[in-house]
Amino acid sequence: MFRLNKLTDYGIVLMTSIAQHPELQNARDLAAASQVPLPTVSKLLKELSHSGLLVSHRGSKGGYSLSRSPQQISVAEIIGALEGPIGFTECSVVAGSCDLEPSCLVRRNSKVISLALLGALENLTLGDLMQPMELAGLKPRSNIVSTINLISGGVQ
Amino acid sequence: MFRLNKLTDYGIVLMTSIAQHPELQNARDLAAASQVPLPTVSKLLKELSHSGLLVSHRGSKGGYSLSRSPQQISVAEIIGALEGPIGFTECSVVAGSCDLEPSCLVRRNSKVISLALLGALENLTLGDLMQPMELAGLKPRSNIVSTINLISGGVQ
DNA sequence: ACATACAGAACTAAATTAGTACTGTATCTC
DNA sequence: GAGATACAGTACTAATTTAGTTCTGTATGT
Repeated sequence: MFRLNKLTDYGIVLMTSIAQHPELQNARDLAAASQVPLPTVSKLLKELSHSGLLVSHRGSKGGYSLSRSPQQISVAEIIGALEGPIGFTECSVVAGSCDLEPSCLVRRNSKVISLALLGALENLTLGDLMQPMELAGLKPRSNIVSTINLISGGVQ
Repeated sequence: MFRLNKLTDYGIVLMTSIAQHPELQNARDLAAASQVPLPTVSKLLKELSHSGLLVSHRGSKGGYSLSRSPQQISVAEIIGALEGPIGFTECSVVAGSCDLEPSCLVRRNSKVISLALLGALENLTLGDLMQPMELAGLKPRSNIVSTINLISGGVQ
């Protein structure tokens, strides 16, 4: 299934939960609120903190808070922090990961799709996730595809 | 890493390869052309055939061909055939897969993002992959996000 | 001083992915 | 119609990744 890891999903839930409370929150409370096991929450918060998305405070009354406003933290950053680079295929992210790179006809296009996907997730922020979203009517060839043109006959 | 499985990637390469040759192609030739091991190619072609994207022909001079024109086969279908449903998170695809569904604040939005992602990949076809694509300048809040509006204050 | 809470590292178990092997059946060629 | 070719189907194994745990250490507020 083409989807995020469970842990990354938890991470997004945790980040949203932190964003919704102005005060510092510790791992135990976040675990209770999210229903995710404490050791797992702890591990995720450490990783998010290590990536600079959260600021940690030790000691009693310690906890975590966002390093920036929710509007300035993209979903792409959260994903990047917890499961590494975003891409459509491995070869479009990790150079040299595939033996047939030179001859592969699809690789160049995979890279284009990856960039479109990344761009979309960079424009989606934690601030967006905090409010209910809705899907506008999908026009044919909209979305990712709208940002991709065919070189031959494309609109440029 | 948020990306397709290797096998799905191979599958897309194989489908593109088949699309580029009008005549029937057998598993052995496709394996040679793609550099993917024959047993793996064989398995993938079976799955794609089973999902109705390829038509198979037995016997000597047999092989596989596309069941429809490349313009009528979406990348979403290929992914769906090889790794199941497309989604952003598991809970937005498989109902009841998460214990905290009722209380989760993010789930509804995950579903919206999933639909946007799915819509984008449904509009991207094998025909597109056969030609070199290029990325148009990414405008702020374009792509997936452009199809999502915030209920409060959204453009509707 | 002491309890609290994060930091870091190492480890285990479960699940998924990737790849293989083998038997069966349809079909074309000669 | 005999035989080679090539797909169909199933079951299996190995490798990798993901998920979750445990333990020791260190900073900080009361």
